[in-house]
Amino acid sequence: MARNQFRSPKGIRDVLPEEQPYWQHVESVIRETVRLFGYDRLDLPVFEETALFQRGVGEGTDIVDKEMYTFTDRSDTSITLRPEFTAGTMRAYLQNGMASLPKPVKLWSAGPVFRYERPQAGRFRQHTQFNVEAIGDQDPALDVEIMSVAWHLYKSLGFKNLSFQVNSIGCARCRPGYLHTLVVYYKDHVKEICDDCGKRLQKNPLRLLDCKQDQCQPVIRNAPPMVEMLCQECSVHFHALRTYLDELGRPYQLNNRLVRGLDYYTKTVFEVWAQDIGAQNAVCGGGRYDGLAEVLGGPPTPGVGFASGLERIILTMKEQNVEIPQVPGPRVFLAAQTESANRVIVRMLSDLREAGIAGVMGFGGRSLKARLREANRRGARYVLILGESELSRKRIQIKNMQGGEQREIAFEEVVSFFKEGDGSVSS
RNA sequence: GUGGGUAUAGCUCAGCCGGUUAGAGCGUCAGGUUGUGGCCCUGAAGGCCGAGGGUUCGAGUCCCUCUACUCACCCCA
Repeated sequence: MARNQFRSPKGIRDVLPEEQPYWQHVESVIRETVRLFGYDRLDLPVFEETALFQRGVGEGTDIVDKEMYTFTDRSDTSITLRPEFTAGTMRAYLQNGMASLPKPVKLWSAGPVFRYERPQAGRFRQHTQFNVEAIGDQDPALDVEIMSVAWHLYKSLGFKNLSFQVNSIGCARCRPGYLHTLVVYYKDHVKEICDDCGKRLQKNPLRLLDCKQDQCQPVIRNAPPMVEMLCQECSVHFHALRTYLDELGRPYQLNNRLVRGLDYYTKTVFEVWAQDIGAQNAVCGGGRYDGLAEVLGGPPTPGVGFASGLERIILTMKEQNVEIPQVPGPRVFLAAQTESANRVIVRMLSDLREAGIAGVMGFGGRSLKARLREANRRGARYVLILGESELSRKRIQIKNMQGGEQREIAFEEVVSFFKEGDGSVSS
């Protein structure tokens, strides 16, 4: 291994050609899903003003406190590579006057997001998210639609053993009261909880509920659940949500330990869990964020959405042996055996491509045997072979690589052979 | 930021208690008679054994340091 060779930065990966069939398949299923549900594409910049995320995602969240890629540009503006899509989506909604569009405004985006974390299985510093947001309506049926987008995507991909986790974390009206109750409860159990939970109790009490330490489990189990302390509005909303889910026959688990890490969530929060992405299990997470627009300086505007990590989706597909369509090889491979034959081949290949037929040729003057080996490796359906004797007759051998049949056709027939569909090669 | 594991060919990995020219499979390239792939056979190319230091007559192998990768925690997609 060369010593001073460059490597990609830590936690940043290449998506190699052999991985591309997975990506293409996921992307095509995503496109079909958003089409069915009537979402419009929104492309957002890869970086934004730092303050957008500080305010939108929230000071005190791990993302803002320790995971952002932040730098100043040449005019000393603080810039941050996007760590998620929701804040940017809301910014674009407000900036572009989308409030004047019929509500809800339904948008989707996809692309890389960046978080400075220690990489591990299913976690990278650059990963790709598929993001869906519906802005401008509080109807719980819209929460359910958002969840259905995720549901449909994973079903279409053929996932098994999916589990929907649902909770409501209330709103600015009822959450403070709940947090108080939770803190009071925990005060009686400080000696039983882990060190991290000691800190959470001070800093971010909601997080107490998703601690994984064994010693904390009994305390969590007996903790007062948020859903029982929701205000009237949140309670009605959550009840309606569950009614819709039941109506649709969607299996879900009421998980009152599901709290999620971003400040902007209100009412509905949900995740979809798949199994075996290393220690990670969430392929998707989202919820409602009715307070976000105001935090960003806009008028009160409710919204609901989710993000799903494509790398985790693909890991799950591999884990579950999901079938994916294979990317076809070239339709034809051209093999010339002499310099003069090569000139004819180059011209013929150009004509084929003009006619929309995918073709490749062999380079570098190797033996015919090597050419056929290469054609086989590349998955070519047909090989055109041109040697001296064919050249003198202005004809060319055409070989079907599946059955091996071969015959000779005239130069002028080549393009039409492929244009008019397969035509049998066996004579 | 905190722990554990690993580092030998392009890839996946052998290499026993330290001992001579460092191995396999896959992949690549070439050949197995006249211009024909897949299977099979043969051969070749390809390694300062992650870096630096130490112990020793002798280190891929033992010790120390560093680095990278990896898994896990925190947290998240």
